[in-house]
Amino acid sequence: MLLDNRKKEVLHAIVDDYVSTNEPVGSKSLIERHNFQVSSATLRNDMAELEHLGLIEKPHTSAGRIPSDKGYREYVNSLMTIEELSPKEQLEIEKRIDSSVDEVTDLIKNATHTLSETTGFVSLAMSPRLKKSFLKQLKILMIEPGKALVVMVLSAGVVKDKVVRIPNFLSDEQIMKISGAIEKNLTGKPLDEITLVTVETAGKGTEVPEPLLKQVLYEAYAAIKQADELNIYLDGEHRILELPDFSSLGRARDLLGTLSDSGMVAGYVNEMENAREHSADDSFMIRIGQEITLEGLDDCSFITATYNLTDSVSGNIGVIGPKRMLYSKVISQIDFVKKKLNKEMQRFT
Amino acid sequence: MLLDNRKKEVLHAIVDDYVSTNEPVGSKSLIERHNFQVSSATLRNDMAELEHLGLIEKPHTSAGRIPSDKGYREYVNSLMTIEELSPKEQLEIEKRIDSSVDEVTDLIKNATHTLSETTGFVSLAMSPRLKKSFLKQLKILMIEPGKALVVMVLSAGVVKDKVVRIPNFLSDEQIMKISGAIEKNLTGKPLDEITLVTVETAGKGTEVPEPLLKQVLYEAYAAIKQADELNIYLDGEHRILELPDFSSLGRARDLLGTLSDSGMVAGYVNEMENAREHSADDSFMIRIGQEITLEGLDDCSFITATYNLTDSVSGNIGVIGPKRMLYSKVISQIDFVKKKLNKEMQRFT
DNA sequence: GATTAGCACTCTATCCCTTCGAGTGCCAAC
DNA sequence: GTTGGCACTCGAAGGGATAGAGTGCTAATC
Repeated sequence: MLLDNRKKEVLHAIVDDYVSTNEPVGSKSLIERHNFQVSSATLRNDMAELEHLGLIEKPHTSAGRIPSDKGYREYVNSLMTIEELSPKEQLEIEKRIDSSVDEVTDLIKNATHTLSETTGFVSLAMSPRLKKSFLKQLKILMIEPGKALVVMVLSAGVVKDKVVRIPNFLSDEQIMKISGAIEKNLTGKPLDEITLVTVETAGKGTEVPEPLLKQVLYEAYAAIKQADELNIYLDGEHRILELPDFSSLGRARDLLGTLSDSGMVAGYVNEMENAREHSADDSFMIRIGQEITLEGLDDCSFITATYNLTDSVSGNIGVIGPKRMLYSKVISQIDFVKKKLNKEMQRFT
Repeated sequence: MLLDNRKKEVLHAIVDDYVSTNEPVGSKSLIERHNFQVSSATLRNDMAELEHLGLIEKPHTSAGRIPSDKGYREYVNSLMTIEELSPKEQLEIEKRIDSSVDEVTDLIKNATHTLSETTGFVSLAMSPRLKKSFLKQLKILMIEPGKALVVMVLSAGVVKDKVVRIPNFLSDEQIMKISGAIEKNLTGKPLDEITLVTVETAGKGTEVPEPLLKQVLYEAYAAIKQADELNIYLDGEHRILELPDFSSLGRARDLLGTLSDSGMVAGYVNEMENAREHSADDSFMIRIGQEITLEGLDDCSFITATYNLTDSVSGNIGVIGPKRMLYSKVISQIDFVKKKLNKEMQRFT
């Protein structure tokens, strides 16, 4: 974007003022609040130019200007400077992310909740993408005739299990044989390389009658596939109603309606994540306003960072807030939570 | 409540009309809509009387009447007649509560979601109160040095587990010994009779050095206690914004804010449940308006029913909606969902 | 060519006023 | 106990009028 320095400053100032006041910014108040060494008429010319470039817009003829999606984008890409959190803010976050939990899932929920409280927006996290982690243990425990529990320990330090139905007639011993065979042959394999065929092959050689064996193997396969399913954790949805940006009820309703379909949101995060992998920029994903293809999020920005459970196993954590947000602050809050999360996760791997 | 027949009819009509129109009901429109064989002036006298009794009230001097909390209460207790759901509605619910799930938890979430979709309100369910169910199996699986998984099978057909930390030096064999001892001594005991002391006693006699043994026993105890912790499932919170009763944003915000603290809501349901156990009425709990002690629910009614996983293990399922609701319909919807849930649960026990 | 002062114009938000209508309470009559 | 009649009340809706913040444009100035 070809902008001379003053125009950059003007855009910067407009974004800052609009974010903090929630009122369209006029040329006069811009002069009052900032140390521009020119007159308001000059700024008006600059603003007309910025509007022509599509960076700012007028709600109506005689109002001040507000940043457009493109304006926020320019601000985020080129103008803003990330500010570090104060030690006090850092401490607050560290304190809230309770490190005494026993399971990764709880840690993630914890971080998500903290992020919502810290930013005042809706926060969300995706569970780790486990498809690159590999099986370390797999046990099938007989619960009662016809019912068993498949317990899997994954390389990322995660334990998953699933109750499955098995044929009634199977003995404890037979189950242990099957379980042992699967474990022996599949240990060390990344989850995304395990298919029904792999599992069936692994189960061969156990002296269990064919149809019974096949059903157990299928259930084991289903359990493994379930283990790498993605979950999404949302938190602080109610905070939307605290934001003046969503005081119109209609907008709040649309947004909450969309968020209530967590599967859809998860799908969108995945899409974003895949798009990111191909480009080589840093680990933040930022979508502003209409850039977001989910319904009802036109007035939102969607910012996520990538956390890592291990080198190859990662997930996302971030916020959905109004596009009129303090980007520099929010980004560093997410970044700090992410770092803390990464640190705490080391305990599990 | 001493009311002559016509006054009962008037109150009934006011509730019906107000529920369906969301407008204060005047004496004239009451005449128009119902077949009262008296004049509007007579109804005005009756209404003045009902107001004097605190059953209806005026939003302001020259408006019609709306039912008060007490009025709704009288309506629910004595006036309304429960209507059965139509076969079509029943079928719709039966279809939605997917019976192919493998875990009780999923079944409950499923029913909760269905209830929210059916009623259009916020729905909620409590997990089964497992403290009366007893231990059928308990296994401690070594995951890696220092980490184990406690798997418990309960009499109600529920499987619970918890990752716990154990001393690094313990061998597989030692763990199995401890696990076996606990299982042998505690099988058949209701969860609420298991204390740290019981577990420690159960673990005696295993040839494992004292401090190590003690830590494992403590962790096993913690796992058992976690197994009978109550969970709450909320669904459809966003539907609140669809209701005209909460179009004022402030009210919606308060309500959603309260609901976001699911622990508090769970505590309240528990309180209600305990109060119910002492009185001997039927299985519905209905709280209207100010009867609800949770903040921000003054304009709501809270209705729950009790489902049963086994004779002694039960939980709650119900809705939170505006107190201006079609009670007879909503109650039969909850009732039907509850029955369907009970039926499906038999598969698990 | 960039900057500035000045000015006419535009649009919204707010306040005030009026009107309308539904509803009430009360009284006197039935 | 019931009814018709009537004065009264209050909120909702609509219609100016006004104030204020902001704009674009022009002509003068640096």
